[in-house]
Amino acid sequence: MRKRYASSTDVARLAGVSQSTVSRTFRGDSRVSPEARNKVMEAAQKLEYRPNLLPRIMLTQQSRLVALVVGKMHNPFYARVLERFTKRLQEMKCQVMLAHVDSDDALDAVVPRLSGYRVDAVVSALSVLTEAAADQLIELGVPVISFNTHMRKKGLYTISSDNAPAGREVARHLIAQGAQRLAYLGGPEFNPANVDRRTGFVEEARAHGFEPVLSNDEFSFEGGARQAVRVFAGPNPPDAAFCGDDLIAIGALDALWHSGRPLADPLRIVGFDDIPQAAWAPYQLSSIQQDEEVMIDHALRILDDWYAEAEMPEYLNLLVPGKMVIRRSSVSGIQFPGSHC
Amino acid sequence: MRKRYASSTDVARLAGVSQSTVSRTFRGDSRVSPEARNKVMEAAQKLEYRPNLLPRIMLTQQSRLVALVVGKMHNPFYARVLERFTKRLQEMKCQVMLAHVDSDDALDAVVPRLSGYRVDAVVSALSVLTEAAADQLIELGVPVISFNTHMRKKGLYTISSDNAPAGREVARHLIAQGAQRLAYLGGPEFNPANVDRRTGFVEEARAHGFEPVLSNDEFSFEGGARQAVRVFAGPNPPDAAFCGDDLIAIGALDALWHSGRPLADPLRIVGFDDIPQAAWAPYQLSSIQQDEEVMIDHALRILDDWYAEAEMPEYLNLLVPGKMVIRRSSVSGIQFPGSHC
DNA sequence: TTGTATGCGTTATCAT
DNA sequence: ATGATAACGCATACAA
Repeated sequence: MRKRYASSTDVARLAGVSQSTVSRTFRGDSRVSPEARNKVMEAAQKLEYRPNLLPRIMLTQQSRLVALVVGKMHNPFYARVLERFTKRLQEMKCQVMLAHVDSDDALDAVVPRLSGYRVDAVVSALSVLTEAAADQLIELGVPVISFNTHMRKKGLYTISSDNAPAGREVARHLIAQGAQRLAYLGGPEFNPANVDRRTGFVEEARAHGFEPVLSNDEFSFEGGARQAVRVFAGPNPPDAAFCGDDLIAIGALDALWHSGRPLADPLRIVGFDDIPQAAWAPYQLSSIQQDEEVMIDHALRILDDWYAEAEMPEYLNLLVPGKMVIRRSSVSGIQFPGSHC
Repeated sequence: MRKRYASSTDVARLAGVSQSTVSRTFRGDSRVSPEARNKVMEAAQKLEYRPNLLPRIMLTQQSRLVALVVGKMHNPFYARVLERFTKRLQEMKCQVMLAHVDSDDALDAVVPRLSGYRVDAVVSALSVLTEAAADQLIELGVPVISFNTHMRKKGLYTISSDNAPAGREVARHLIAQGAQRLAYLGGPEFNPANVDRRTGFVEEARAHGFEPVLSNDEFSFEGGARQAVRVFAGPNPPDAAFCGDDLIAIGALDALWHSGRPLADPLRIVGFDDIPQAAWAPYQLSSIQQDEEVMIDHALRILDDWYAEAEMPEYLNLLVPGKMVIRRSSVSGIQFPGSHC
């Protein structure tokens, strides 16, 4: 039942030439006469010949396959990165092999497969690519590019938003807007991006004589909702919050809204990532825009160098500055929906 | 600079056995003595041996590679489908090859690559997989599974939400809530899913003596915003709208909010997809929940059958019922944000 | 310019 | 249980 593909040998036979000539024709080798080329193309057309890339991979040690390892695509920020990255990789004639990983051992399970298909490189959008898994890949000579990680090790190239300065800028901004009691609603406590954002924010706040309330949970809507309940429960709640990402901010706002926080006490809030939803009317959420295009550019340049067999640096830790986008949420503060009128 | 992988021959040499034994060991063939197995595993460990899957693909005519062709991952609905699908495919030992396509010729460009890597099947989440591209794949014997398409042709398996009844249900619901003037804000005019949703809605509305205002644009936030401006501009605007998807609904609401629509005239609105954002507090958007799990189940069953070399039907057009999720937006209607108080 | 021959790293079929 | 050996479909060095 399974239909076989035509091979270059089949084409050669039908065209009355040798298999090498077919091969040369399809790789655009100059050393092939127009007549031969025509015969080959005609035969190929008839047989619906599609060159098999797998032997080429074995012979050239190059698959033009790049693995993208992602955790949570439901976060619009990652969805966008994935989309753009895939597009760019296709433009440079690479194919994307997608690997979804939600637990650490799932990652370990994925490594043998990726290396089995001989991917040229692995790009990870996980906050932490398990040490063990990364080590395995690197040991095999597969370069690993990781977003928002910190590790310095040979063969590992990291690209991150410059989180700490962004955190500081948010602190200054909120204080300038007249905030009195600051809070940080974060992601997982030891997540590298979270640590940097929090640290920058807290240090700058302290430099201005403030001591923020700290909290952490998942990077998600639900994580934000849970934190809001905890942080804003007391008698003298914060009047300004920096959130580890936009989903946390939005989740927190929704929770506050459901709990019926009075309008009299406006809340200033800033998120991170600048997902499309941050600009939606009810939120108008100020945020730090991560410059994904630049981050992707960096990653592609590393890949390019690798393909060009250029001398690769041992490791690389690139920082890309974020850009603060100021919207209503941090200026006039959050306006809660009309049912509270 | 490029490091070579160890081959089974290398392992065999180091272990002092034949290459066949190494191969048998790694495929879990029973006919291999414990001693041999130990020697092999030890040598493999030392050499960091990773079996190369490519030769196997060539010999078995099976890659366990499934291509996922997607258009707009920034739509949270597709992001979620992509995430779950990828996960499920990995569970059945398949790898996902991701292809992003935004224009029709981009799709044609992708076909040769996918067949070059010898993917076993192609799953398309595009509204329309270009006829030509689908034909090529099918002609090559590659089964094509497509979401929300209508075509009937050999080798094409379609899985869709049962859009028309959903549209009818929405019409009945809005009318029951007391709607007087109905509107449909849709996606691209000839998009199959859009056509079905609209048709069901309009037919049921007419059966009740209503004649909905019709409009179409992209399936997106911006598309919704643009339509809202057009549809609600006149003197006697609709008081109830069914939207082709949730992003359109949310975009429309945001546009109305920005335009300062008075609260006195509540608007009832229903979306489609039930993306997470539909449940967010300011929207509380009623929607039709597509049962992605069931849709994915269907797709996986088709793949399973194909892998089992079972007798495949010539074609298949599966319909999965949607489920209406009623929230505030269609009952008490939309409450616009507080700044209008 | 073209064809021949060899190899890539497996699996599968034989013998032994 | 184990080892030769022949494919798989292509790229490439070499010969013509």
